[in-house]
Amino acid sequence: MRRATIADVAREAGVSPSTASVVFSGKTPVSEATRGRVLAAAASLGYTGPDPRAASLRRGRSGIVGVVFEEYLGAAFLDPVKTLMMDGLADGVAPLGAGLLLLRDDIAGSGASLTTAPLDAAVLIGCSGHLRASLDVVRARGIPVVVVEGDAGDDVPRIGLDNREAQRQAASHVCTLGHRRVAVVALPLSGGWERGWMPDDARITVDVTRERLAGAREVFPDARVWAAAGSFIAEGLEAGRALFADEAERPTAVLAQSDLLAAGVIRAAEEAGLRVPEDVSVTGFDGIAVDGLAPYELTTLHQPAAEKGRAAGRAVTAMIEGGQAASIQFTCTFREGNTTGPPPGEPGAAR
Amino acid sequence: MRRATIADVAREAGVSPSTASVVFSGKTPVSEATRGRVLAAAASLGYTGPDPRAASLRRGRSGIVGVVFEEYLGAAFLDPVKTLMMDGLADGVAPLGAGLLLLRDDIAGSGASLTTAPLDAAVLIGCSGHLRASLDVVRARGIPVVVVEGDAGDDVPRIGLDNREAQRQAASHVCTLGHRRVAVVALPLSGGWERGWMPDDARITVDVTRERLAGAREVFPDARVWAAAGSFIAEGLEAGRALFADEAERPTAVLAQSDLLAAGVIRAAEEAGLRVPEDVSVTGFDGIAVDGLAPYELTTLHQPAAEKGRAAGRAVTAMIEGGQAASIQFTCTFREGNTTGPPPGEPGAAR
DNA sequence: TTGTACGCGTTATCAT
DNA sequence: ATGATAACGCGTACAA
Repeated sequence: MRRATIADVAREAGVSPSTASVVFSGKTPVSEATRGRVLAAAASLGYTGPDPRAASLRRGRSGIVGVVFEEYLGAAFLDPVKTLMMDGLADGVAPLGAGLLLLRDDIAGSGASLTTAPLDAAVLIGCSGHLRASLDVVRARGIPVVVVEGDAGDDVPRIGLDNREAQRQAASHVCTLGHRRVAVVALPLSGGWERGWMPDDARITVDVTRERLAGAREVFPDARVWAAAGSFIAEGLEAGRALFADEAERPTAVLAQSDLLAAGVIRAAEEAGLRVPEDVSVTGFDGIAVDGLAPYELTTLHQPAAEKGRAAGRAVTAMIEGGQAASIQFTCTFREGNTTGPPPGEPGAAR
Repeated sequence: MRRATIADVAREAGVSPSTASVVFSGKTPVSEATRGRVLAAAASLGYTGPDPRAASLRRGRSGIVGVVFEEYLGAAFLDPVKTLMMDGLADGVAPLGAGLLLLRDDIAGSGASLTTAPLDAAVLIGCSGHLRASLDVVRARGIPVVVVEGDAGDDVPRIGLDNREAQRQAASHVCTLGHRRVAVVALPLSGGWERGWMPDDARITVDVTRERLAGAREVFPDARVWAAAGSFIAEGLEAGRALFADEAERPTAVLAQSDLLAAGVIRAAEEAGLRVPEDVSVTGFDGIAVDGLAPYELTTLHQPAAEKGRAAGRAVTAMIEGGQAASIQFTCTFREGNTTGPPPGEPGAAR
């Protein structure tokens, strides 16, 4: 037995389909009498309102904004920065009344993906590797799109961060303290899960990683770089073990590209019997609160993650409503904690 | 100028619409030659594949699973338990290839809501207050639904947790230590944002809150209860201040219904000059890692949050594919930390 | 392998 | 305030 449609309801109520439609949409005034008849008919037929699929076909809007992550979806929830950004994004699209559809930038996605999901707009988180391809897909479909933390060309509004300049500040801070042997623990270089010493800057396809590294390189052109496979404490730990393994090459300062990585590096230092910051200084990036790191307070760069999300939400809202959205650049704030200090052997280094 | 449709492509390629459709869906073999012609035509017209809205109307599937939260959406991302659950849920629906649509159980939602979103299935987080109404909506629409942490009647598959028994365990632990004056800091009683001393258990509409309280009551029938307005450290702090304000009534142990609340209570204790656990014992619930709580390790109940999500995902997957899904009950694990001990004045209490 | 014909459930538009 | 009509863009059974 078929589900009742609005046509059935209309027939039952003795009105035209359009009238019945109007009763549900409320777009046009309807007399109390007919309204009552239609509602009664609906109730008696078990009709619960317009089918969203049909309505969205007709209207050309689905009320859904896609949020596209480069990585495994679960990972997005484990990263506090992404979490905060989503928080802001939910805020930002609220005026639209739209829902957020979590999508993965999956090349062979069998189900709801960028190509098959009914989106009114899309927000790409990052813009590298696959995401570049996703972007093409979305733009070909003519869907308004905003990119957070990535460069997608001039005609795509971009919510950015001064990654390079911010990381340069941290490096500069460390340099001023007197450090010369400095290592970088980088975020993933590409969409993959490779991990290890980075032989060559050129292989970086992830914008954030590249930008932050460039900032570090402005101060320490020859810093060794260990690439992590993700922004996790465990990855930082592994990186730290590698950094501290060889006593001769041991850095006196480590610039980690995320707070979670930094937390792991600190743990590795403890493991290796090194004190922070007396024996080794560590800086982070993001300015999130890292669990269980007390009594350390990371020297880090605080980024307005939630604000970024809100801005992205506002941008897509504007575009959906036919307007233009401008790119916005956010700025990090340097925050000195207690994880950086003069290098060992130079207690009186400049402050 | 209109966007090209599959009919335009077919005309351009000199084939019938159905043939063109088949080229994109791949449901039926097509000769290489026509296939090539169709693709070429599509390219020349800027056609990028079937419109998802139309396709989903026709197919009756959207590839979207709704996840309905009771609260402000942003809050969902700030709660580690929800976050972990989403993580598992993303996993659980992966075989379906479906996207997760974040929805808020909003009574007057203007946009994408339970009533207007094109869902193949829904997962309700909790089942109380509004959610009860949401459930009716969803079921009336005939959408498969699974409830996490809530009772929705026997015919709705439920992913549950032994909240009552688990909380009883914690209470029992505290009782065994010798505590008699015990207070409970509860999660919200209802969807609202009320906060304060709870006069009457009957007003609780949130299942989790009620169940956990019932478990505590099995051991301490007369415990005073402070209801928090949410699961946040700040709320726990406020609760703790209230609990410790009156010296005469001051509890020697506090059973908090979440780890975040417990963390706040501990802070309040420190504020009040009380030592944990020497002057006051505190237990949590959830078993998440709470930021900045070191050197404390909460005595708490660890719940398999991610597993719950995964199970929910598997359940909706089964239902969408026409099968049945059974309810599953998960179990918490008691974990003793260093935030509980004998009450003051009874150093030799039983262990 | 290809084409025909129809239905999916609404809603916008315009006339009454 | 109500109704008739025409899309909206596609999938699929069935016939050729």
